[in-house]
Amino acid sequence: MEKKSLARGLETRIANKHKRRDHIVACAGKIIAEDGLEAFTIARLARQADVTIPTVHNLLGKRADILDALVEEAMSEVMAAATDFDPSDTIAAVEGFIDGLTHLLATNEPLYRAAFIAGEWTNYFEHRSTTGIVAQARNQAHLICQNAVAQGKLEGRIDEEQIATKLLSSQRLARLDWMHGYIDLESYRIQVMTGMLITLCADATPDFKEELFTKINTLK
Amino acid sequence: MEKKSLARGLETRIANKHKRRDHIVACAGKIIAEDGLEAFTIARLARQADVTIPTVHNLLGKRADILDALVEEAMSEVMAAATDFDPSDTIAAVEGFIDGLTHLLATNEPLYRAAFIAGEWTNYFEHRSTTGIVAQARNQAHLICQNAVAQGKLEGRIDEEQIATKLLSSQRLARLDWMHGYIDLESYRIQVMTGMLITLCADATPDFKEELFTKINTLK
DNA sequence: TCGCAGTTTTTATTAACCATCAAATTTGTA
DNA sequence: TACAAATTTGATGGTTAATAAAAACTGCGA
Repeated sequence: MEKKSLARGLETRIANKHKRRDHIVACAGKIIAEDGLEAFTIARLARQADVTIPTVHNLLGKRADILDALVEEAMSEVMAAATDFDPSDTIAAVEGFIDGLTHLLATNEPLYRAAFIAGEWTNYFEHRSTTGIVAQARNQAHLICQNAVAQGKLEGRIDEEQIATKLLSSQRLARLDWMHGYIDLESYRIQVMTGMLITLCADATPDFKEELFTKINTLK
Repeated sequence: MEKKSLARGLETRIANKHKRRDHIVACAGKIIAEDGLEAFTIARLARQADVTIPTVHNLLGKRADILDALVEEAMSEVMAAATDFDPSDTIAAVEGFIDGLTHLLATNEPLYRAAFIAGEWTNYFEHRSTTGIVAQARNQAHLICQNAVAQGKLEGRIDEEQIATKLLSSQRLARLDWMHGYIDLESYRIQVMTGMLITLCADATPDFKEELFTKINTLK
């Protein structure tokens, strides 16, 4: 009954179309990962994917649309990996967040670097929307802060909102450095960790502060 | 004696050449400030400056060279404005730094925005060299930290190097947000200030911490 | 297996871009 | 004014993104 009114063969065609589309997006990631965004031209993409230029446009649209597709795909994985932690133990949460993230990035570092580069180019991370990866990350940071305050780890003298923002900032800036190739993945991890822990120090109660210092010193 | 061997009229010609060159660079800033880096094409620049395309290339070289010139010029002013403060009074130094900077930016906000955009594009801020604006800024941050430690304002439990780096980071990230147009100049000022003061909190002695909190609360 | 409707690919083409060169023009000076 | 040298420019070449219309192919029903 569900197929009756579909044009003949449409269903199969759509499935095939998606397969070809995904293949082209994968090729796009490969090119950017290998030779940078400058090298990513439609002609080269077509060559790599073994189709012609109009086919690329037909399946994926404009150049910017192709980058969007690449970013969207990678970021859905990133979002999943970076939200897999328990926010109740503050220090463990910070560590879990960054470990989950770097573990994913390590599975295909060039590809993810490419996706982040493309994302910066398309302004993917700067949307001030209430949805998307940025908002998601902000919620995560909030959650960690709220738990810390509730457990008496933070004194609450600094606006909890500001702490959360600064937690994110540590991540954001280190990510840019990694993306640009100035630091490797391990340095990225350490930079994010120390940045976040130092931020927490600013409002930590004495006991928690000791805990933070201890942790920071293991990261040198 | 100094003119004898110069070709006839060379001196005047060189001066004129510089004038025309500067005019074209100014036009480049105008275009980017108004319509973004995408809109900055050689053809449009030539039209705006009322010359032809080969003239632009003749006076300034390639597209990237033009951006370099724009960045170089703006950043020498930025550097001068952002180093005009007394590092001995920590809080006043932070305020003096950001006030000097934002005051300059306010004199021609679109132009400086354009220059920063171009600078990001040419990787001007990411050179890991020991000269240039980044190194200069790092020295400034160090100086402030060293003075604070010497005056017993910081406890010294966190590596002074790391504090300095995080002071810079606050500035860097807020600047990106301003550059992208997500926050205005006043928000930029506040964001940098609070970011830096919170960073100092992490390692502040109790008395100094009170001072910092007082200052932070005036910035809401 | 075959024919066909509709999808997909492609050849051909347009328009925009950066960049360069040799020829023509302009400039500042004596 | 006339000159030598610097400067500007018209013409051109080599990329690139993107599209339209024609050709080729695909998957299904008979």
